[in-house]
Amino acid sequence: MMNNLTKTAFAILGMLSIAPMSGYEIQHTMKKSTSNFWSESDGQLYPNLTKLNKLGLITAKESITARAKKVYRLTAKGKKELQSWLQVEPEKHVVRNEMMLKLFFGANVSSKINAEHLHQLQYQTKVMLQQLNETKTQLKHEQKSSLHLPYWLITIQYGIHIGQAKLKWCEEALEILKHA
Amino acid sequence: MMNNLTKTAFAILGMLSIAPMSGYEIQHTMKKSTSNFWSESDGQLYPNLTKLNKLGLITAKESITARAKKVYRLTAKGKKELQSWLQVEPEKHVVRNEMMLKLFFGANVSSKINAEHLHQLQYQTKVMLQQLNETKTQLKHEQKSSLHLPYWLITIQYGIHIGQAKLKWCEEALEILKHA
DNA sequence: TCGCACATGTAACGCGTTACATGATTAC
DNA sequence: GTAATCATGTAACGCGTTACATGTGCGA
Repeated sequence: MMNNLTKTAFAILGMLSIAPMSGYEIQHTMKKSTSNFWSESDGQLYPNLTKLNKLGLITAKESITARAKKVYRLTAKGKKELQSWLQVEPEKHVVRNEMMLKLFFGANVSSKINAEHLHQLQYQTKVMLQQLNETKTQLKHEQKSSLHLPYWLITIQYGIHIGQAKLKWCEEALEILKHA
Repeated sequence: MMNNLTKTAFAILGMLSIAPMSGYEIQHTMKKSTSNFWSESDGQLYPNLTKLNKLGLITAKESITARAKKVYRLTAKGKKELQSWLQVEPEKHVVRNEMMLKLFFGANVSSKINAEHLHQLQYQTKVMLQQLNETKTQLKHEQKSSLHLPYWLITIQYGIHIGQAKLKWCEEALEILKHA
């Protein structure tokens, strides 16, 4: 297996395991589906598509539709590569959470400022939860018979659980700040 | 205010707002306290200490103890810089969670493989929760009268809430996998 | 006709990690 | 004496983002 593939490359292989897509469509699909835990920038995406094509893990086909676009498709070799990556235990990702860092040093400023940050997060989280619930309902209808459904639901549930935990924590933190 | 400071620089200023420390001590303190949401590598830390010193945000003092070390101290200017940064609403950090990405593409491999990843996370999370609870008890004793205590407890509670949510989610996900 | 969505790419830059490099002190 | 901890730094590299660059087709 190839060891020099980046995570971006595997993300692409994964997306193409769902359906053949153009670069633009991969971006769009990721934004709709994985943006809560994974995203790619154009600057990473397009060079990687070229690279994967050269390596024979995907094939490119110019579509003859109205707009010129290259539709990429996973090859058997590409699928194998993806599968072998999926078996490897995920690396524990190092998180850098600026919000937490600022709160950790919070004693240097007024509790009001810290509370404002928390309120912001509270709001953002509520919006995210709403979106996740909508997506969930939608998925259950549109992907009723898809093999992917259980896995996609699992990732959505993750977002929901984490979101709910954040909301609970925000309330608790605001309470602590009142007496700080 | 200086706009060219990296997050590493602010993390350093923050640590020095707690107490004067050497580079090594900053690393050590971070590992013990913020590693769940923030960490720095040597390659970032030492050059930034030099830079912050030149900018007059911190001062360096060679200690005359047994081991030669440079003890850095926050200047008034440095404290101001830190405070102004703390006021800025934290950027929403873009997360790249490899575990979630692998699960999202989980249909490409057996449910057994996906379950193994989940079990791993379950275990890691339990260990983390245990450590957090220990730290919490310890903190409450050792920092009883510290101004930092409420803020440090808030960040610990975050880890605990998130950890518990992960555990709940793991169980749910494993249940979904049984029927996948 | 004007703006948005579609569509693909490159270049420069910055951040962060890893590995390298070195050496003193302390505890066993 | 030897391993772990204390202690500080540099260099190379890779990844990822942002900005740049360009152009088409469709709908209001």
